[in-house]
Amino acid sequence: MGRSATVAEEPLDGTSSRLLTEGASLFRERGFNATTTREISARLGINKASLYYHVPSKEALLHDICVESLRRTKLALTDALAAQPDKSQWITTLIHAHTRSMLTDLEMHATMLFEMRCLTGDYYAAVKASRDEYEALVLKTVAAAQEVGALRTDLTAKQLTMCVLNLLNWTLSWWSPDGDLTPDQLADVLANMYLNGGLPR
Amino acid sequence: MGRSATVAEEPLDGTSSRLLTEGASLFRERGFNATTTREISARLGINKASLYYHVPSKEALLHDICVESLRRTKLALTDALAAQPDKSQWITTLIHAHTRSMLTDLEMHATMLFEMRCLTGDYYAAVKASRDEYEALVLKTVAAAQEVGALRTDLTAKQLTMCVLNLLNWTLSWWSPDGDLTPDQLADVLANMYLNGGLPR
DNA sequence: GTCTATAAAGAGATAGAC
DNA sequence: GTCTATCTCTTTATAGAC
Repeated sequence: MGRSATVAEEPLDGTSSRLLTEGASLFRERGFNATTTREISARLGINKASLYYHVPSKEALLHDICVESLRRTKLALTDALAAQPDKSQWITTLIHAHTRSMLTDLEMHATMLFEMRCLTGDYYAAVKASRDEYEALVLKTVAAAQEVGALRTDLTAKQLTMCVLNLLNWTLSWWSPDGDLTPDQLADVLANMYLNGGLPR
Repeated sequence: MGRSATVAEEPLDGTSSRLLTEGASLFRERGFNATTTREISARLGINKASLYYHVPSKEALLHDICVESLRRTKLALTDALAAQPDKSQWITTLIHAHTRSMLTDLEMHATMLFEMRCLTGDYYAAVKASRDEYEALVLKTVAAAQEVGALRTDLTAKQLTMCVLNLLNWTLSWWSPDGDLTPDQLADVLANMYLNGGLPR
């Protein structure tokens, strides 16, 4: 398996940057609507009013987290595919890249998946469009694997994409770094089951 | 495939009963914390204060919805398994029963899956325990299928359970009755992929 | 079983000093 | 870039009449 560089970015030490990671942590833990601006500012060790120097509203913060989550997810996938010229390996590459990225920046990605629906208007539209782009990228990858004979063709690319996203995304609802599966071990199981299925050989 | 009776219950016409379904509808649409008691009472066509004759708090309502969701889900699975003596068919039976139940009472089950974490204290503990019971039932079913040689044994029952729940549960985040897959068509695709995998024959 | 009226608390956000 | 102080709005829930 190509160990493409995990997209773990700059340390995020400035207050504005910490706002993204601490906000994501709270939004994941308590939910966007249940998280108060008081809690966020307490985490950062600043006054509640000081938040509004860095971000115009709580909703804008959620938007920024979702945008960053999707930027990293897309980058992780495109980098991994670019490093893997053998398209017959693309599904395995996809499953590992997606899983590793999701579990590396767990709070940010879980916030995107589970809280993006709290966004409204243009904030929602922008995130939805970015997420649709990512899912189109997955669909393209699946179709490419079908074309080189690495995936069955009696199901549509859309159905195969639906199955792989189902299999991958629910993981964020229960996975914990304290559990018994590392991201790569988990990705191995998921890729194995997705490709080979559960029937005995 | 055994068409076990879908667990669609009494019409729920009393105000107390409508509270469960209308509450679930709103909690799914807007999220528990973003839904106000005003919106709930408006849906029922009664005064905001009248809610508290039927239920002691908004949180108690969420609890009741989750409990009912899990009661129906368990019943759907145990009924379906009881009607299928051939254990080699139990995984297909499980996937169909789970999918059909989830998509029949979509709003109630989606509320349980995505909003139960908003519960606190004893309310949370009770729902968590019930959900753990259901997942233990799925694990037992998977293990039984392994024992009769209907599922591979180079992965653990726990891993196989994790995969099937991943595959099934995320569906509630995107499925709509207006889409192009009926519950049974979707279950066919999911069962096919779970058992056979994505590799070409 | 539903209503009017209201209490009591907590929310997001802003003004303006430093 | 952070603070104190505060505004304004909305929230869940209750009291008590009918």
